Amino acid sequence: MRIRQPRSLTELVVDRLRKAIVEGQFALGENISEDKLAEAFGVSRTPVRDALMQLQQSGLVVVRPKRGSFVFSPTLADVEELCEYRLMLEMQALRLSTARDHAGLVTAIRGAIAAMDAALASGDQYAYGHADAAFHRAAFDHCGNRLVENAYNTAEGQLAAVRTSLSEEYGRPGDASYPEHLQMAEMIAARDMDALAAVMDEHVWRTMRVARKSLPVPEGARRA
Amino acid sequence: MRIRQPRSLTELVVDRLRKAIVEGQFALGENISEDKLAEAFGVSRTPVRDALMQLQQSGLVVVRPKRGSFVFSPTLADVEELCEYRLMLEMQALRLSTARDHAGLVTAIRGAIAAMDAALASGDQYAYGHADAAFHRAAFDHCGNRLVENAYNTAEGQLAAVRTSLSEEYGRPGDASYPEHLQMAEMIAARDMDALAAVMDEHVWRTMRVARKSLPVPEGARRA
DNA sequence: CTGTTATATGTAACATGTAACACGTAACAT
DNA sequence: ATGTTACGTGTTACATGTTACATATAACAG
Repeated sequence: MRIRQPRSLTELVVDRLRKAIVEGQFALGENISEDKLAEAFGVSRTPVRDALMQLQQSGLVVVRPKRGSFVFSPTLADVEELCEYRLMLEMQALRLSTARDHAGLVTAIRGAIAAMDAALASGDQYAYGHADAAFHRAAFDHCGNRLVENAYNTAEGQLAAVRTSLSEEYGRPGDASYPEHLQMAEMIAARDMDALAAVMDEHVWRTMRVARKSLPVPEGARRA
Repeated sequence: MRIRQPRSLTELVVDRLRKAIVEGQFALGENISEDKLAEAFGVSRTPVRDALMQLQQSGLVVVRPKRGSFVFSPTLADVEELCEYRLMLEMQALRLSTARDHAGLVTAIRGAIAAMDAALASGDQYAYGHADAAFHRAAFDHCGNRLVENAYNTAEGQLAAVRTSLSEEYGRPGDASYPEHLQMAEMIAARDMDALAAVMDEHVWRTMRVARKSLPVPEGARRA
């Protein structure tokens, strides 16, 4: 019988801050000083500072020495690199999980598709997003490489934040999304990696095409 | 005319600690407490603590709450994942840099080969290692994706530490290393990615075969 | 009006004190 | 002998005070 191990304040702050950024409760580039966050969360500056450092390493926060801490604010080029990176990670995860746990992968993928069906049927956009995330996480859950998995976790955080920020202007759920996921699911089941690569490429870069029209593009806010 | 911006204590401690770990001045799994490091470096515990957190995120240090901070101590399975990860990153970097800056890549590669020649001629093992690192870094320097580059930096740190730790038992420079680099250089120049993939695979997994014989394998020290 | 310097303010960097926890060991009961 | 408890030690987690830097603004000189 295991007793609940309370998580450290730092971890709690990290989780809460990440959630806040990903969900768009802070604007991209917004100033978030240690002091204010510490007061807002009712903790001292130390765990907040630790959390900001962690989030900086996962790319969600930029700390400019003596000047302040800010929510990250990627340029268009940054988002491009992010998509490229994510595509590499996901294709690798798909290759690995197909080779190592194809059955588990396919089961998880099918579950995600079913959740998408349900979400579409009930028109629940939030649930659809959740299912979408589960679809893509499936490969990483079964790839057997924690480094690849961790790398995706950080990339996903940034992408999700960008997506949230964009969808506040474009409230679109995306019409091509569902059929593409169906296609991908079939190709995964059939182990057809080449065809899958083509669809994944298209799928991942959709984010870019939306961003291209919406991001303050040229320089954005300055980085570290 | 730019004035030199002094680096923060935290950064200095990070650099020095990373160097110490990579160069094997600490044993894998060794206990390195904040207090002792702070005293040794002549700074307060704060920058040391910050540095340890950063190094934990890059995988070189494991902090076990209330129990202590330790140099990482990968199991055989961890090293396997690391090699797999590194192979993915380097192939991607090679693909990207070949597509985007083939000339720059080839120049850098040739420079590294030349440095290897010189090192072999003078029997300077340290210089050879340096040239080897430069060879592999070339692709990342020219790939145009900072995420891929950063990911390699962290992976390289861990690999270098493992290599150092192993070479203390096996003082081998590796006989197959040089001809393989020559092969890779030619294939890169010829943009023959398929052949390159095969040689890279062989090249990267050599580390594993050495590790397999030497690492305390089954469980190693426990991780976080 | 213009450019320079002084000053005030916000911020993270750093130092240090305190508390809580993990764990080994010895005292003790049985 | 054995299991349990109490306690000492080492360690990080967290709080808070202090310092140094970056920046905006105001005062000032020309």
